[in-house]
Amino acid sequence: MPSSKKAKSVRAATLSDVGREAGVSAMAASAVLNGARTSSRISPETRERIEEAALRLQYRPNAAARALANRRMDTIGVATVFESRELNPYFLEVFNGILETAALHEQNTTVFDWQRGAAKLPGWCDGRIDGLILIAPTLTSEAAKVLPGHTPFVAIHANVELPNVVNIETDEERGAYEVVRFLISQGHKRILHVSGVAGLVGSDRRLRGYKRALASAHIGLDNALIIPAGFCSDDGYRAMRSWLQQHAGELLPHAVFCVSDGVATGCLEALSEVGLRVPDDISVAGFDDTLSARTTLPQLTTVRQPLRAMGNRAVEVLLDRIHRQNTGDKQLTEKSIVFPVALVTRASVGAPPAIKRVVPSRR
Amino acid sequence: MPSSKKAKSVRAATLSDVGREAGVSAMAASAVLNGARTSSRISPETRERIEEAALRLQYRPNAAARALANRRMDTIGVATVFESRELNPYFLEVFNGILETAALHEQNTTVFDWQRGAAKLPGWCDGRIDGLILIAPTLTSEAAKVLPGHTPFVAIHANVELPNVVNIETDEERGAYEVVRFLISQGHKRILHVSGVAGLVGSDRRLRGYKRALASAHIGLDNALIIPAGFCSDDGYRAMRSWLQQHAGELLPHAVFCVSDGVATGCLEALSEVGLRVPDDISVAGFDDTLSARTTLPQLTTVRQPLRAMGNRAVEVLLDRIHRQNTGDKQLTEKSIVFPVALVTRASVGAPPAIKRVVPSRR
DNA sequence: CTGAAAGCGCTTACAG
DNA sequence: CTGAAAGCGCTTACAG
Repeated sequence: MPSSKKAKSVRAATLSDVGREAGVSAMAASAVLNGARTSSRISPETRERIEEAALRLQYRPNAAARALANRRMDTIGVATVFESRELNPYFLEVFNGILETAALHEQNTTVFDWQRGAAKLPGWCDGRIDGLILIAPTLTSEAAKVLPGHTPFVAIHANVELPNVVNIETDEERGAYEVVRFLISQGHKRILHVSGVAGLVGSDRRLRGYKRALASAHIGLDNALIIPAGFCSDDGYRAMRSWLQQHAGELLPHAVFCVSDGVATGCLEALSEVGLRVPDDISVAGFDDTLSARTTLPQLTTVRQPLRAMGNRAVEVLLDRIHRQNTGDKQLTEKSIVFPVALVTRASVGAPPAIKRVVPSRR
Repeated sequence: MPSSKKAKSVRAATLSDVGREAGVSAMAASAVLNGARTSSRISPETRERIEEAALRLQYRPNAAARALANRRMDTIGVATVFESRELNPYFLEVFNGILETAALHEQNTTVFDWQRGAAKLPGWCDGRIDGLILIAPTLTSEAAKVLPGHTPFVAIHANVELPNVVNIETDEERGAYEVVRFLISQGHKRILHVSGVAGLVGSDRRLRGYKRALASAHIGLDNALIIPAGFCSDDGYRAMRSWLQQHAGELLPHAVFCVSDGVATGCLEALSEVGLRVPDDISVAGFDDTLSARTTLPQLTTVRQPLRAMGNRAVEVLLDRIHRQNTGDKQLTEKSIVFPVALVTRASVGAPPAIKRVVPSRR
């Protein structure tokens, strides 16, 4: 038996096939099956015949051909650093919002892992996506200038101002202010702040909120109570542990305000290691309200950002920009959209204990 | 000033543009810039001229045109139920592996949220993707039959056998067996199992491993110690709490083996609520080793699945299938690929306490 | 109301 | 070693 090299694979039906089957032209089929405004021009009978033929042949419009003709892929890109040192539940929630709204508008969503700076970014803007959402990019202003001009961008939590890019962000300073005010309202005065990477907008704003809250309650700022760390639980663990070691015998803070839930998780671990109980001996608060804020024990008092809604909005804004670009109206209506945050109180914050000193750490 | 309706947008350079700039034909440019095997046919000088021209014009191949000509999108799809009741860190790790390998092969990755059964699936197979990875699909055998025949599929942790679909899974029974054997080796005998949804392959296999481990240690099976729950932390919390309420005054189990880390997290919460300490009063083990296994306190003893590697492999297998399909060789070489699992011991498991009874719950 | 033509930007045979 | 032609499947003007 001769093996035919060209195995006649079941070719998908095209508009011509449908047209032939229905006894009309391919354009008529196009108008009925894919056309938006021109579809009214086909008579009801013809229309029905075409629809039946399409059904019979299982016609599906070919995405590539349509994209080529329309100069539009109906696809948005999402770029993020997918894993720095920890998998990032923050992404999960933002992305969920993005997918939701994209599906609503019948847009595909393709994801890029943006591990090494902006280098690969221009390559993604070759027509395979109509626009790009940058999730929490940490770009230098320098790198931002390299963003291709023909592709619309939207950023979420960008750390620098990007020219011609809408940034969707949250009022982090207010969030930090409120959670620290809450700690103060519970009677805490000596409040340690485990901070993020200095220079990043996220860290700086949260630090500012912390300082403003102390000032508003007339609590003097003690720089020794601010320790730079990072955003991961490791960072929190290490920062807390070494602080405890270095301050053995001294007064324990009443509470710890951590720059992120991940950091707070690490703090809890370090505190538990030296036998300190949360919130009985010391209170802990986080920021972000990610998954881990609810899997710690006690669960974390933290600041919630409407990440899903921000994802929704990012898509809306991006699609709007894509549409405007096509109509030649490239003007940016707004540079930044700020979402509110909300204090979430859970069991990790209690009343301050009587005087408590740092016990020498076990190792 | 007359507003020109057709704003002359900066059209991206095409192969013709590059060809003209370099004084050659578009095909020559194609051969040099995009061609794989035919590129050798161009003389070095011409090649250089073309490459310079491309650089000067910032030429980028148009993805849609290429896809149309090649009948290949260079894009793989990933479908999953993105959020059932909890955001799913399991996805994060699998997806990371998928992105990694896809990028390696210069494939795009587009994500579909598969909320409502298989209904929308055929629509995604219209040429916009070359193949599809189903992550943890819960399909009926019935629905599986509707999978379009022209698109290659790969599943990860599928719950039913899908015709003509490779399934990438783990040896969950062995994982459960090993973690329960470990509990036994630590001296635990009365081991509660908080199980998942009955009938799902994942639950059933883990339950089977639990039973087999007990049997192998000659511990009689007590069906009262198996409680059906689900996979979320809520499920675990509720299951554990009501068990404690219903068995107030009775013997406390030595240990709890939970069907997932999420469930284990909920258990920890319920146990802590009634003042039971883990692992001093009771030990707890999970399954999956997701993010939350490390954010609980104490951290969870659990079973690790190589999710990232499974994501890597899923892409490899899918690309292979896509390639084979194009060459007409559609035969499935293997139906299932089973990855090993590994016991991960952490602080949530200790030695069993002296006799301990369930105290009446607080409410 | 309907169809023939041209074009989107790329490839793959086929000639030279 | 290089180019003219035809085609991938769809659209959008343009004729009738």
